[in-house]
Amino acid sequence: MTRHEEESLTRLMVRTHKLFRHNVDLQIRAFDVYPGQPPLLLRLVRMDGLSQKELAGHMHVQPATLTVMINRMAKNGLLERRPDDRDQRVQRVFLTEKGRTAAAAVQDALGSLEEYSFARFSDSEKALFRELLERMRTDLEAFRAQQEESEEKES
Amino acid sequence: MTRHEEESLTRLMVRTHKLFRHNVDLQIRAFDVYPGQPPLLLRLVRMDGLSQKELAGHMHVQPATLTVMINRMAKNGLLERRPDDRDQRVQRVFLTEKGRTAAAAVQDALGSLEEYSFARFSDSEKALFRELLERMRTDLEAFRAQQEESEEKES
DNA sequence: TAAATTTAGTTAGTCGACTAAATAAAAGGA
DNA sequence: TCCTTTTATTTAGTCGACTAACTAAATTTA
Repeated sequence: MTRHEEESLTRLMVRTHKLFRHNVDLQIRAFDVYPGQPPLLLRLVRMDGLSQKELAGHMHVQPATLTVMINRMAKNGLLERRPDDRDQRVQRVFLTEKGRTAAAAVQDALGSLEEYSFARFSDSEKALFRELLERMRTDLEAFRAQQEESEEKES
Repeated sequence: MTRHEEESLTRLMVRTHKLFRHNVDLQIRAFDVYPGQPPLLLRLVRMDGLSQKELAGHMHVQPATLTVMINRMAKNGLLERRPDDRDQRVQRVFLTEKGRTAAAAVQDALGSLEEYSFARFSDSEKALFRELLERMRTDLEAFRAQQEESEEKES
């Protein structure tokens, strides 16, 4: 009989993240918004009219991902593309009225979900949790950089 | 001038998770293994011959997701399906030799990545991090349950 | 100015995850 | 026994993310 083995920290993180995402979905689907879209929506609330490239940079996502996402959201009437008139290559993205309404609702819903998620965290625990995540992120970024560097050397 | 607003805890978590997944991918792609597959592979190392339903349960994934994933992994020669001979509905999944080799390599790679990720965590910080994640997970599960319950009431 | 290069965005194809609907086998009930 | 229900898996369709290859517009450079 093996003792019940402890879940690895990373697996626990993956599971928690997945659950979080599932709950996000439950909160927002009523507004024609899908789980990958809140970051874009909230970015546009803060500042409209960015190019797709700029948006991709802010969201840490590939431009190709945005092309598809924006197509869907435009079809759902949440936003619209307008060509830049100085540079014909760039498309600028604007919220519609429906998008603005949806964004507000989504922001609310995500706010309460976040509150709920960390309800049993004290302030100092929240700060510590943030600090630990940031430490991890820094190291993961270093790892990625190092990895991608050694890949380049091979080519 | 707005002060540079702090990233929300949940966004930070999402970003960190995404980076982690990207690094997993870098580690395992050399073995014909894709980022969603390690959980299945590692489960099968521990115990072969489970049905797809059992595997889905262990991995917290829908059976339909596994059908597709297993198709791909079978095509890549990592595992194979064998029908149960008492119940013709069930398919049991077994690692091939290649799968066993890949699983060992993946386990190693993920182990070092996890080590790297938490290199600057003390033991007590790791324990605390786990505890916080578990607290969050518990509450997110409660949230989901509550949400899905009130949805049922509506129908 | 004409040609070469860079840049923004799109398209096509892949993988992971989900839901909903279909199939096929097993189990239960009348 | 026959019919109904449950169960395991598959199929089809959607969304999110990625890479690679392509188009079109702008910029550099010769």
